[in-house]
Amino acid sequence: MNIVTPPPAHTAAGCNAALNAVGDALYVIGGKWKMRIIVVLRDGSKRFNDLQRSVTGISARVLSNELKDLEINGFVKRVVDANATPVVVTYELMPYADTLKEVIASLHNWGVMHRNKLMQKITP
Amino acid sequence: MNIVTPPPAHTAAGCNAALNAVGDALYVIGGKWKMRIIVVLRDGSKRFNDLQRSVTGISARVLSNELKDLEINGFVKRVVDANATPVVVTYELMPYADTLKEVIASLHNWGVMHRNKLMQKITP
DNA sequence: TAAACCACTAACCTAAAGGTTACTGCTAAC
DNA sequence: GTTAGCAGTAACCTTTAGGTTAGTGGTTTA
Repeated sequence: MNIVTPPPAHTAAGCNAALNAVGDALYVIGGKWKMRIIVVLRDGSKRFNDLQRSVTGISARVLSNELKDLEINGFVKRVVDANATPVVVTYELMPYADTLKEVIASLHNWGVMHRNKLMQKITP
Repeated sequence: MNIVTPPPAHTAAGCNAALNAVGDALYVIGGKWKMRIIVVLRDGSKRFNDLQRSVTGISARVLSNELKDLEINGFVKRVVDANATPVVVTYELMPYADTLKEVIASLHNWGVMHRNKLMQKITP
């Protein structure tokens, strides 16, 4: 059984559905920052400005946008403590973010392998 | 052992290297079309205009650019048959494209799962 | 009392990705 | 002899992602 083609054979429709799934994944976790944010949050919940310091190079505007996206997709929860003054906002990972484990792993493995290949070419 | 953190512990430097690997992967196979082209070519070599028909929605300009990228990264070979008139150009997958199998598989699996989750939310 | 921290947001700008239209010089089919 | 296919390329335009700067109203710290 081919992974990208649902059994028994791959029709145009089936292939397209498979490709859309890949596209969905790429859409949700793609971009420059999402993965970095998720990985940082695996360390533990963080407040906004903490996050901005941990995810080196990100601006407040972009961080804010990315967090909203991640929240919509169920990876991150925005927790507000209204008792504190001023309000304390914390961002924490949802269990759903764990479902990305395999994706991150395979991307990471492939990235390392590819980088080594390129290094070999430059310094054989 | 955590996947994104090389053993023994995750230092800032180690974490960053791991993230860069993920970034590399995302950079090389990301974007709207690369995956689609690779998947289509798994079916067998194709000529330029065949490809454009198979990868529905892509323009000649973009297809041309993407094929160049894919060639540079060793996924695709451009084969020219100069004997034929006019010249026949064929694009075929290189073995290196097979190294993406796991990445494609995990992205696909996750994409399907995520899509089902969203469907459940809309029609419970 | 001044300075810095908090969690953001608004307004603006740049660069890159991708899309559209039109065109090439050549050949084979109608 | 006209039309359609081939493998693209050039010039141009739009959209999107992301970056920059500045500022909000409150609070703790020096």
